[in-house]
Amino acid sequence: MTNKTPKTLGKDTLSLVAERFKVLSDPLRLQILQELRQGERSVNEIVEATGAAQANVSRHLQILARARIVDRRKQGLHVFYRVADPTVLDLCAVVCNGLEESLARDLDSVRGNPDTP
Amino acid sequence: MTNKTPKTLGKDTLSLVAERFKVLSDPLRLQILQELRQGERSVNEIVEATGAAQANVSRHLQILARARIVDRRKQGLHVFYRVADPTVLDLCAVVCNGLEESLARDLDSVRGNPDTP
DNA sequence: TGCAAATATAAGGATACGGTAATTCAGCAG
DNA sequence: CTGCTGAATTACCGTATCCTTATATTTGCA
Repeated sequence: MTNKTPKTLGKDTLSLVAERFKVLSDPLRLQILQELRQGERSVNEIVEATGAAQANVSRHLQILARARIVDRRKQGLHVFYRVADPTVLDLCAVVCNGLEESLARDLDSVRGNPDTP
Repeated sequence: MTNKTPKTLGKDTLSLVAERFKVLSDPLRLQILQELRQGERSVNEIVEATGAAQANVSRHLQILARARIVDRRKQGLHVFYRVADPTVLDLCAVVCNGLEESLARDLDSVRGNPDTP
């Protein structure tokens, strides 16, 4: 039932898409997501894993939560976060692969490989 | 040969990924890409299609070009741009579908559908 | 040569963003 | 109730981003 045909989007929709990309456009947020990809984590665990300041981690977690990309679960003193929207991991993977290919091309061209202009 | 196993990325790599997302995090740039999705376009055509100022369009095109997302071809007075990295279109499509589903869920929950909390 | 059109660049101001430090809030132990 | 720990919030600063206006550059043509 999902529409596969590429249609033209209105400016408001494009703004929503842009906003989603913007949430993913921060290295620390990506690092947090990468950590959460391995499973649920408390704020403290994320702080230790990333090496970032607690306030900073908390703020970025709020941003991710408001975007519905992560979910929170409170248990006693700790708050646990987990990935709520797995599609963002796919997005990162796609970008990563593209990056890898691009760098490989650059490397080839540096080496003087004529097949990759 | 491409590694399908999700590995842990370094901070520098995450910065590159974040940078790529940042390029896609602007509505006007997405609008431009959407226009270019239909084929090669001159700057003027893009200006008319988007309704944005010429200087603004030009600046955003530079940003997209520097990110290797679009390519330019000069012909006489005109400069034609085209999508150089089709994967960004996939990214947009993924976000779009996710957005659509999310909104559909919200709509259901507003309607009181108990299956979609 | 000189003008006009298409594109790019520069400078300016408003806004948003990210990081840090300090404060506050919530839950648990004594 | 008091004190302690984990987490969230606030205030502040420096920087980056975006848009607009104005100017520069390039190219085609009279």
